[in-house]
Amino acid sequence: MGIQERKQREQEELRAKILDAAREMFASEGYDAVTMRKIAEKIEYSPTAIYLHFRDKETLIRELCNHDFLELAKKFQAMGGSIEDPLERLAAAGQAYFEFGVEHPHHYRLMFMIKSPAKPEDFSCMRGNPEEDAYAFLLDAVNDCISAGLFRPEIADAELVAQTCWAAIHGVVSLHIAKGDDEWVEWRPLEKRFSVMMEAVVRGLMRTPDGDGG
Amino acid sequence: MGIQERKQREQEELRAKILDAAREMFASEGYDAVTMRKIAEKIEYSPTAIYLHFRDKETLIRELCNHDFLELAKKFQAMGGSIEDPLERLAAAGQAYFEFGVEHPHHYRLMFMIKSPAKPEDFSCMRGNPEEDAYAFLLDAVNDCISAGLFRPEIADAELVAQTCWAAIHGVVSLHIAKGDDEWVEWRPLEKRFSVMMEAVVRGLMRTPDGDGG
DNA sequence: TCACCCAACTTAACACTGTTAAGTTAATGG
DNA sequence: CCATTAACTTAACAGTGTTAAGTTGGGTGA
Repeated sequence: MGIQERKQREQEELRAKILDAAREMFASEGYDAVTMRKIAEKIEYSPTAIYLHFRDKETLIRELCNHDFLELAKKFQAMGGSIEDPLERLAAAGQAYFEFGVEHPHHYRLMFMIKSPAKPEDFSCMRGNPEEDAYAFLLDAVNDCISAGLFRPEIADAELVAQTCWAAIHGVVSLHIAKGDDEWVEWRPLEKRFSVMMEAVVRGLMRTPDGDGG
Repeated sequence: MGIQERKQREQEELRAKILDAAREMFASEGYDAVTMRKIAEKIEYSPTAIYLHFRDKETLIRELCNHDFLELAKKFQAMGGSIEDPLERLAAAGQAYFEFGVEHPHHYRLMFMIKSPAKPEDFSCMRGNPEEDAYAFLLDAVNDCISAGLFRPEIADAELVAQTCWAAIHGVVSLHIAKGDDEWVEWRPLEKRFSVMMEAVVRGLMRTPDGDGG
């Protein structure tokens, strides 16, 4: 049955070729700049050939980005996975998230700035597992902060806190992506906006102001 | 010259009709759902008639939203314009911004979640005037907070603080709009997410934790 | 070996989109 | 009353994502 295998291998190669072509265009120019016909031209197939491997454009691009959800989780793990101190781990997650967004604005846009019909079951990675789910990583860190008594007593709902931390950094990143070169505002350096946000939110949640001078 | 006047009046009426038709569709279904042909059908003109009043679709929809930038500034003024206490005024601005975003998600999306080529000179309202420029309103409140010595001494750059406050609330609003019904996350109530964010950021900026128990 | 078959792929088209060049029409000023 | 012209329409272009129908070439059973 070597023929079957070869055929399947060829299929997967073409599939990968499509994804590669799409990824390159998408990463540098965004969703609208990727057209089925341009992908087809690039891989030297007809546009319809793509539909033999992907249901539609949405699905194709979404697969690129689902892959990146896992990448994000890996980045969290790499930058903060081995940090014991929960607050430092939380900060590392924030830094990882920030860097990811700044480095991959188009992916970030599709992942976090656009309403998508994707359901959890569309994703391959394990939900709730901090090594594959960035949100779970964040939730873990927050939970550990609460358990360690670092936050004020009224700050006890880990989901709520995680969603707030996420929103804070997302605010900086998404505002940068959407309005970063808007001349209406005299933007301060992006890194400063990030660090001030990070500091303010953490300080706002903490039981005692840390006097060690950050 | 009564005829000239009548003609101009008729032009403006049609222009208004176009905007009204577009507004209704846009507010309820968003940018893509508004097509030139649908507008045309609604107002019982040909699609090309629209181009006699607007350069292109982008310009048309943009005009709707520019109008809303002024509305936002008015809302800031209405909800916080007469508040003396700068911190309360800042909180009122946050509340106004939050409500605006939740009530007009499509407008919000175009105003703050999409990269637009619009330049400051495209806008009719006065930049820097708190009564017409919501960002100026925010900046004013932050400046007054700093002058009143409410913030920690290292928190002295009003622009930086304003951009951080903006990003914080924008994070809550935009995450709600983009991922509000994403089942991956067990979302806490939107109002709670907003109030926790507001409290955390303000507390994080302030010199002394307010002990009056919010 | 050879006809058949079927899977992979292409061609051509559909139904949309925003936009524009060219043509029509009706009201106005002379 | 006629020529002009501004306002508007028709028809088309160049795109888009998507699909029904047709081609073709390699694998397979006889």
